[in-house]
Amino acid sequence: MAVWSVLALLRENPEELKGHVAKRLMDTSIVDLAYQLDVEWRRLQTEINELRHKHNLITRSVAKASSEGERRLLLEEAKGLLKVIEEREARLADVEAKRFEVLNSLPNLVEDDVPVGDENASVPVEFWGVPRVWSGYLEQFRDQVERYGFKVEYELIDWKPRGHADMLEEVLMLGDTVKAGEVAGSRFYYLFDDLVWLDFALLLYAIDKLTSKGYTLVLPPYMLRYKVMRGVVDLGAFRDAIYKVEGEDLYLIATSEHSLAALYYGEEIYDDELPIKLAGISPCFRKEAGAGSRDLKGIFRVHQFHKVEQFVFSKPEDSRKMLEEIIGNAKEMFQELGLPYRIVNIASGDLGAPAAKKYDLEVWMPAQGKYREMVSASNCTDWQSYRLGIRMIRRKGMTREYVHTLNSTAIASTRTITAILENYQEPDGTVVIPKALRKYLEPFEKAPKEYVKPRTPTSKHE
RNA sequence: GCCGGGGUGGCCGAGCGGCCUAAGGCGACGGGCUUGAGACCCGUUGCCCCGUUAGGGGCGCGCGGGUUCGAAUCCCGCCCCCGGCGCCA
Repeated sequence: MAVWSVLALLRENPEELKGHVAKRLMDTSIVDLAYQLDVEWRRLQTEINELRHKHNLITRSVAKASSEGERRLLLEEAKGLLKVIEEREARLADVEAKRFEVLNSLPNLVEDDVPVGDENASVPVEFWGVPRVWSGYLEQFRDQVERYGFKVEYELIDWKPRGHADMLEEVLMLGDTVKAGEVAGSRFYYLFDDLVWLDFALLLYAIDKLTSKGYTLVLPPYMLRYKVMRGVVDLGAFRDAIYKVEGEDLYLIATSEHSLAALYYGEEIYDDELPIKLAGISPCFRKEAGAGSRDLKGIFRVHQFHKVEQFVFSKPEDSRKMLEEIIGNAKEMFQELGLPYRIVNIASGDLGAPAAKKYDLEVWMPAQGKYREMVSASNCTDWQSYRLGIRMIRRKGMTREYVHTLNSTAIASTRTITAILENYQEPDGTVVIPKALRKYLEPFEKAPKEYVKPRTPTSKHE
């Protein structure tokens, strides 16, 4: 019998569940509420089952009634019982709806090795690469490294790199967020020529990498029904991230993770078919409603971008290992792209409700003097699979459990472009193209191969 | 979008108001037989509730309502699939 781990803990040890919720800095009273509703739901169900049983016995005897009088008596009894059942059923429906809602607003459990606290409690666990650090940022660079007891070799530069937004619109002249803002709104963009080639080259690179590791390439739906979307994201995400199509029961995906998780909606997977590893490619649509004026310039935080995503359905006992695998794939890619990064173990208070543990890969941004998130890898254990009804059958014993799901960015195009624009910038504004991408540009006559050169401000774009 | 035909357990497939407690088959799992495999035989094979166990009960035939003492079966709405027509990158 498959039981969601959170529900199992709610029944066995609600106080321990409160501990998990508290780690997320959430109000723990929801656990008490969930507990009460679950108990009441079960009690009502037992009561109704007994009433229905009585009713069924009568109903079955109607056809066998020996006389018209006996028959009429039985019908009367059945009708009387129906009234009671109806009343109880109405109460059950009410309790059930509340229970469903409350259970579904419970966050996942938190893994033991997740640091506890708000976002400031997140801890870098690994640094890679030789960041280029402008002398003006040296102090804050050191702080972001040494505070956590790491020593990182760096290249000191005495010129300040231009920010990616300036590179787009003023130096390379290959982006136009002003016009996009006028016709679509802030956080939209037009990209041109070399940056478009770069976008596609990054995607191809990620696809090539993951498929060569055995991931199945998937082009998924870009919209999903409500009942599916609610299985993969929490309420906060619905509010802050998800666009709805007017007049339709359809929601734009914020990442192909959503459609990939839904690939086995309502299905059972035999344990010997696991793990199932997918590489999804899609545009991602995000409202960014909670972002305020953060990262308003440029294309770091936008309403729409392309992403290659890793998604894994895993046996429960393997999911920890799989999280290391998918963040490992991301590391490998950013190493080959030559972008210096750090891996951060995200603190409990900053985890989304679906995730039990999350690693971010943050790339050093020389013009901002900060490490910024490029990749996010989460182990959602059975949170999504419970809501989507995706179970695993163990051949041995034919027992059922919920599968575990994991997801990680491989490459998010626009963000990775911002990292390239800052990290591969020369003092004259030339951007060197990472060697790993060149083979994906080679076949195309007009695609840039080694550099993206600054343009003279005479023509807007050709 | 319109017209017609359909959706039954992991799969195939019967049933078309109460002998449905959903036949039968396949597959899977457990056991027997076997040196092993196959064949063969027996059992199990949806979800939920109560119960320590043994067991008991409820629900379930695409989804949601309705009619009825009783619905896979009748009625309504929706979703999806197949065929035809229309439209279309």
